[in-house]
Amino acid sequence: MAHAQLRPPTMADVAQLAGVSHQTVSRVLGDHPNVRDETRTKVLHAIKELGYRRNSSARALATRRTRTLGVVASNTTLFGPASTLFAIEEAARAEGYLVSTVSLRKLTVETLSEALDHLSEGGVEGVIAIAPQRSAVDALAELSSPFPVVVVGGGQPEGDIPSVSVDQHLGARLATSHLLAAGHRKVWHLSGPEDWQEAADRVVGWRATLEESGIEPPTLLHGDWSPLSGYRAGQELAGWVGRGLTAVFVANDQMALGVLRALREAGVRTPKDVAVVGFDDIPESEFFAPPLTTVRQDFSTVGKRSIALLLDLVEGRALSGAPRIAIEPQLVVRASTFPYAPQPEGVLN
Amino acid sequence: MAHAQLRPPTMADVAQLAGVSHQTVSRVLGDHPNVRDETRTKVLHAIKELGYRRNSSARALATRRTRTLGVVASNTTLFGPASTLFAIEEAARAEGYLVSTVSLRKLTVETLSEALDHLSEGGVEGVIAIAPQRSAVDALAELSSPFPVVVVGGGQPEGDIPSVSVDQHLGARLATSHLLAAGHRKVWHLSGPEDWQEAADRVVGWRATLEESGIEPPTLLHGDWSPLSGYRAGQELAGWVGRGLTAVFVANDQMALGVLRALREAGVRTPKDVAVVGFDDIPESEFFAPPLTTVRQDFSTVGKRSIALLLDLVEGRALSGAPRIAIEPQLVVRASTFPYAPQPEGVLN
DNA sequence: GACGTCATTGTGAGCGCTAACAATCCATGA
DNA sequence: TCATGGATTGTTAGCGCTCACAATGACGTC
Repeated sequence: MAHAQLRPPTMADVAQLAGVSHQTVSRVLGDHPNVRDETRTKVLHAIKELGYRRNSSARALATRRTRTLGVVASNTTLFGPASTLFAIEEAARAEGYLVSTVSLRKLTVETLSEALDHLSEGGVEGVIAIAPQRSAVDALAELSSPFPVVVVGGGQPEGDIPSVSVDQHLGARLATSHLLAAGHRKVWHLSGPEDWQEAADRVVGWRATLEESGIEPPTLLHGDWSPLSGYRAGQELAGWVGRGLTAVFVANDQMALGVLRALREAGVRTPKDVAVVGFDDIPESEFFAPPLTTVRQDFSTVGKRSIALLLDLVEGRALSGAPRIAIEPQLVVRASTFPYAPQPEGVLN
Repeated sequence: MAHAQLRPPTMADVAQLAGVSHQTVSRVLGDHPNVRDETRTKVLHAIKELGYRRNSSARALATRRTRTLGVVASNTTLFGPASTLFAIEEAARAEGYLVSTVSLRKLTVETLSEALDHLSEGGVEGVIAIAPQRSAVDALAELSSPFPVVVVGGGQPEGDIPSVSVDQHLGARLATSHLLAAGHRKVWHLSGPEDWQEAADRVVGWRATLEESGIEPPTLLHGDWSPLSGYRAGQELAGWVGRGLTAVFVANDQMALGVLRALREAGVRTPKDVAVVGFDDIPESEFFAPPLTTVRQDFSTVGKRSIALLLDLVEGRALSGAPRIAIEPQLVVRASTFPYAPQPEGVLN
């Protein structure tokens, strides 16, 4: 039974009640060997009796370890960042670390710098920055911090920042060659914002795949990831149907949703008239009209690998150079690229 | 220019370099009055020179304040929880607090208890639990913790836990009476999991609205929030078309997406044959086929209010009883309930 | 029976900061 | 001129914990 007290009990209180020294209490809590069972039991009893909890600040001060990691992210309501965040926290917790998050509306040098400051004030031992914009990665490179920083989701960045990301180039290849293999002569591309490294990498992969097949890449369209921007681009794309447009690779699923709607409203049938491929595999994609062929990014692996990498850095394990970890994406084929509609099955994550 | 050192510089180092006592350094950092400008300048110079950063653990130990709050959540990749989380972090940061998050796959007494322990080890001063399941709220009620806990998103819970949530009852009323006002004789309801307080509250609101109009509520269907479960329920609902079913109120947008698809596949037209209303207003709803009429929950306000409430508790401000804060939802009318399709406009958040 | 060895427990000194109080300086007015 | 008091700065004592080392006790060996 916990006793109500003004001051929470300290290790010394426990020690006194158990009739041992505070150091012995510390040993019991730290699972040290060389503590007699009888003593351990006495101490544990006293701990329970007082409702004692170790003071984390004192512990951190003495050990110089806070066991806290930081994450800086933006667009955390989007599926990708949210999934990554989730995996990061889960992996960190499994290693006994706490994760403090700063969610930014915009990633600029100023906001990033403030975020790192804020996390630093909180005593984090390392930070993962979910920074898909190239500008953010650049900003990070010039900001020096007293702890290690790992960049996630910034495609394959230049510079020497340790990073973890999905191989966007490969993803774009999968999407594009899938359409080519289905018999399309040309593949249009609706890209994300130019500043996003992922968007740029997907453009490169798309273009390379076409050129390797001796196909001249058609005009590139840009959106801002939102369904609305996809809708607008879709209206434009609809105008080219009948003039060679039969296949579109859209840089994310949300924009693909907008494209599908625009095409439908223009009387263009998917996939009969125009095939559409998305990117991300958000849980909804399977239920679009028609269900969307897309490229799945394994955000969970991204999260786990980035924590593993950050902990290598934090705990000072030897690493060769600035590690770059690339995760392979996967093509998921659904009805938006074939003229038949498979039934959905299985449970969504 | 920061000097590389083995040990990060301490306040004493700064004091020595500036030729003052460490206490004066502390005063400068703490923005105390009664420090001569000249002294302040000297100290600030020394701080910059050494690249000094205050040690948060030592500070926390001395002040007995960690300025860290915790959040326990589940389903953080869903729009609702993710939005709430974002608003919480932003509001907390504005007040100078750091936020540590624990994302759970399932909210049970065990996982919740472990999460609170983990956060407690991290020294949080208070916790917000995003706990939409009734069982989670109950678990929270029986778990005693050494810090204040605020529940978010659990509908209007019983018991005396401080809580913040959207008025689900009102939301369900808005949806249901909108359909009745449009001339429907009866309104079906696809609910969420029975264990979710929000789902239960929506059922109550739906049923009350019908009964007040002297309408006998039809059979209630249950899903699990996923598009897939909506799809399956939609197949069942399609079977009742022609037997009185003309309007469905679906408890979230994702399931509504599945319903729309099932209806479409069954040759049922929306909204001509069957009108559909969702709940949440996720960014994609506007681009469903057809665009979805839904009930918008202001998660941002939920986040802000919950931080304000938690800080009242943490900082010991007087509060009457166990505060219950209810936020009003809003109906957003789109094409799924009217036989015409307005163009999308404006920028999505 | 003295001694070395191992297991177990205790002691003392910080970790780097803030709070409370003490000391100093300087201008003011009697 | 000297007391008076506000502004400024310094001194000391913790905050609650872990680390390094010292002390104790039990046991077996020669």
